Amino acid sequence: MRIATWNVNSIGARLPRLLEWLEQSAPDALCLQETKVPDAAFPTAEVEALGYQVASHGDGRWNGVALLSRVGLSEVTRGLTDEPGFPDAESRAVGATCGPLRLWSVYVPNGREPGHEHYAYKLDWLAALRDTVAAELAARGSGGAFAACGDYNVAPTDDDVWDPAAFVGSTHVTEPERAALAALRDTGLHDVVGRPLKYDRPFTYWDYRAGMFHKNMGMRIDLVYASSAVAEAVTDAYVDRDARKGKGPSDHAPLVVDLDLS
DNA sequence: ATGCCCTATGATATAGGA
Repeated sequence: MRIATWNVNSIGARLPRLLEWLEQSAPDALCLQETKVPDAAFPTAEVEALGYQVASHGDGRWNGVALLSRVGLSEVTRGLTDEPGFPDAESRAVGATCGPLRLWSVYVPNGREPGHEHYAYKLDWLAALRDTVAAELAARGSGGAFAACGDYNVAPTDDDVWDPAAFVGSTHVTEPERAALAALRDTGLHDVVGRPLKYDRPFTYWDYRAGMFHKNMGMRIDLVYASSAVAEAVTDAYVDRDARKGKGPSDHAPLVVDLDLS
């Protein structure tokens, strides 16, 4: 089974690239973030034409997540348990059962800057994610196949940014954000790190500006957090940096994970 | 070459991204 996660930075702007990528990479299930489209306007027909079912959770011009699956899609859950808002709840998490796997697509708030209200919101949101994941894992038992994939907007270690000195005082690298990720892992999840395909580190995001991609000045912020059963079933994982090239790319690349789930 | 910011919106500026 092949799963993937990709922040597409607008499914409307990215639809040609998304459809091309689905045909080439053929994931069984795909987690999308920043779809930036209300559910009613999601390009469901185009995706269904390629054999995928869709669970979208979007409400306007910002945020928006979705799950695509060609191995079944049921028990859809939109939003976290007791999800905090800014000030109202946003469209940042959707879960569903896709074949043998319970899968969530998550888009963690940016935080804007340490000390900002949005930063506190980010930490609150990560705590709600931890609680929701803990309940999902408890409901399925210790051997359950579960993964929470998405744009976490946190680089887990200094090795996950191109230059730690460039991030001093910024979000994405602070101790509280990293502690929130660690607390999430402590529920029983493992960080499935992809092969970078080129260079030494598997960055998943490069700013559009100043040729950052071409200089490999990136960050690893798109993560697959997998239960033990899923982590042990990984046969390959890679960052598809080819999807960051060419005309009209997202600023994020997909992270692809192959699993041998019995 | 991968090639030097992008997206959506009551839009001719603005907010948000990370």
